[in-house]
Amino acid sequence: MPKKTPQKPTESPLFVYFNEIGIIAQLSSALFEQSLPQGLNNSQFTVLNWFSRVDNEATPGRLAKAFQVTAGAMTNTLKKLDAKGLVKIEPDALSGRKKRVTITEKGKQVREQAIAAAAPLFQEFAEHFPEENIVRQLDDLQKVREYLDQRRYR
Amino acid sequence: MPKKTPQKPTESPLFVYFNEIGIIAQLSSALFEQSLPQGLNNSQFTVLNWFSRVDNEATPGRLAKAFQVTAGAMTNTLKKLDAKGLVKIEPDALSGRKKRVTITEKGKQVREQAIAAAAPLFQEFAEHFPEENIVRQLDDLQKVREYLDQRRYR
DNA sequence: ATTAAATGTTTTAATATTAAACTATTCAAT
DNA sequence: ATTGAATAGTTTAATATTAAAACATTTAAT
Repeated sequence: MPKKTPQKPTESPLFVYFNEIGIIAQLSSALFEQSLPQGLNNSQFTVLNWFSRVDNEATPGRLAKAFQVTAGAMTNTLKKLDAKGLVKIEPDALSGRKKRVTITEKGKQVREQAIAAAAPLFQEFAEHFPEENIVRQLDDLQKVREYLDQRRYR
Repeated sequence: MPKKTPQKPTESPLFVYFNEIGIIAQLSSALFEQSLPQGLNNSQFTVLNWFSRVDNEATPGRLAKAFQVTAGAMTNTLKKLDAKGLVKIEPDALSGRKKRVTITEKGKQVREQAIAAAAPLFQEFAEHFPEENIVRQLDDLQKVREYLDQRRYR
């Protein structure tokens, strides 16, 4: 009688799908983080990057919501950025509860550096995966992201 | 003169692509983790699940490699699973360095429970994203994952 | 047989994150 | 005007993870 091999029940495609996404997220963010300058980690970089994409000032709470982390986590991230002189944190003139966070000139420069440092990675990746392919995938992924994001507030 | 609005330079599609993937990974794993029984976290579940997909025994080191975490992290995860009676950790009969990890009957049951508990989530998701769509995306994602995984060992 | 290098695991110290407690301020209802 | 609830942010304690050190065992070279 043949030796019994471990069962490998066919996984649901959805299960595999989210699994693949999780692995890609892990590998790509590790890769990106390695290339960051100034001992920046991913969280810190995304905050710097936010200022160039979305708005030139923010409260800590707005940033916490934007990145879906706890307020405490954002306090910590902003402290680190502040210590490196990459953001400025001031009391809000209009409300004693709030604070006003802005990116410094140095912060802008470091963000540019970070993007420049990652360029070779993207370059290399782009050679294997043509832009039109990525853009097509992006379309599907955005739909999934939007759905999950909505669902979250039910 | 109109007020200057913040610059929003067009991001490279690749940058946006990996960003979307990161967000989906975060949202979906948070969702899945919430539904896990027995105070299991994602790392613990994936180890249990590994035993039903890949092999019925393993060394800690093999598991650490499989999930691309440090050996120390795996020591920690296995301790937690052991404390819950979901895996068994024994000395390896053939080598004094290695250990032999197996899933217990209870571990198998808890894995089944976990999958059952997540079924409604997948069900709901499947209503919005038909399987053929997911399978098509999966194909692309697997190529990307394989590329990144390979690249890692250069 | 001895010993240096490699391997497998655990431990330690540091960091990032979360949930919950806490403080301070503002808002809303009376 | 007072006060109870909501909001904004920080702090604290716990957990998961990493990098590095430590330890034990095995392998390889001589």
